[in-house]
Amino acid sequence: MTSTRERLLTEAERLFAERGFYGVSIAAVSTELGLTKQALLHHFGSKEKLYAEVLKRISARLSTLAAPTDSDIADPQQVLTDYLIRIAKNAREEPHQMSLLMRELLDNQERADNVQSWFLGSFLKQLIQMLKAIDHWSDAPDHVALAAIMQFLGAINYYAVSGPTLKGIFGNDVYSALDDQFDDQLEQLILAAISSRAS
Amino acid sequence: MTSTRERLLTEAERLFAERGFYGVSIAAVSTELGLTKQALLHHFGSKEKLYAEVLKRISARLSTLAAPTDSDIADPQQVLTDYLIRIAKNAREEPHQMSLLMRELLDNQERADNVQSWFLGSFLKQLIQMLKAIDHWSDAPDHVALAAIMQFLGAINYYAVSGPTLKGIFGNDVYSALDDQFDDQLEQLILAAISSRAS
DNA sequence: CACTTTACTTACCAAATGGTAGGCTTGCAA
DNA sequence: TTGCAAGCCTACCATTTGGTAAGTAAAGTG
Repeated sequence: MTSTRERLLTEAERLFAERGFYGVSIAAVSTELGLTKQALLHHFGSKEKLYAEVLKRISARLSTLAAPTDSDIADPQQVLTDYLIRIAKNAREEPHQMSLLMRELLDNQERADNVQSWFLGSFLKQLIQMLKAIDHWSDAPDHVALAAIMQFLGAINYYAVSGPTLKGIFGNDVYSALDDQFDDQLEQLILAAISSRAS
Repeated sequence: MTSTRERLLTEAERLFAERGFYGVSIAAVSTELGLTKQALLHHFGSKEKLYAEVLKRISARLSTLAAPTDSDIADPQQVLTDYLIRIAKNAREEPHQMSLLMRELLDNQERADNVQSWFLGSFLKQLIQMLKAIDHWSDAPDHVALAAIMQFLGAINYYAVSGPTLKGIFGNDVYSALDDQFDDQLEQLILAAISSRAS
């Protein structure tokens, strides 16, 4: 028995991920739950604010995925790898979140005035810190670390997000096989990239 | 002195890349050139058809980037790497194209009925063939090759596309430094991933 | 010269958009 | 019991949307 507000957020997240901000009307979101758009406006005030709330929720969920921060003992490389793998897994299970994240990066170029960028910012900065916690990365300048992070996220998201499209192009068999072995391949990629930096 | 049609396509490409299909009205495209939307409708018939034309043009341009096919002599690994680097470079110079390609992968999940998927399909299949031309990849099943390709494209596009957003978050200095060394890092990533497959 | 085609225009239109205003009902606090 | 806030609805509105219809000026084309 989740609250109406929460159900609206969930539905909005799905639709925004599928069609983008401009492709979804507030009426579409609310009627999906058997409500009128005024119910939605009552809860969120405006479409923009609804969108902001959706992003905020995703941000919170992504933070949850971060490791239990036993970082004193743990191998930093493993911490980062685990986190990335967990993000990848989550991306597979909840593709909407990653779709929206992708769209955010695409759209933000012009709707940059809003609060939304900070949330991506803290997410990226967290990953950079994780990477620089690894021995031979500690002296890497921010931009080098960022480039590496971008490559990881790119691989993860690009795959997770385009899954359904690929299914259409290559057929179900190839796709499900692809799905099975992607984690392994991703881990290899991460390890290769991490260790590729000679100090 | 390019034709009106061509100028409309260019403008539409830019706007679609920036705001997505639903975020752009045909009026917005045409008035940007001092025309009415009926001028646009005269040339393309409908918004959907305009969008299809834009995609077609991008597809053609991407094919142009493929190597001069001296593949008899050339090292297949180098052929693929060069192509990917060239795509990455192009993505930097003409970010609109890659932005749109990304959006295509995002949107296609639901607007999959249209012709658009084939164009992505042939593009991806071409890359797979290139990869499988490499010795120890020749026996790789399609889905394994596809996963590798997705990782490359993911890294390339994710970076190219989110450039402006990153500039906003991390500042101009970090971003331009990032830009300078991304090619190198990308090449390293490609080499690492290609050679990571033990036959 | 008459003609058709091309490249546009103005004038419309029905539908959908985000949002305001104001009402109704339910539950809860004073 | 009164009051009042939460959660929703109907009614309405200005604007924008993609698209049709019909016309016009210019440029080929027979």
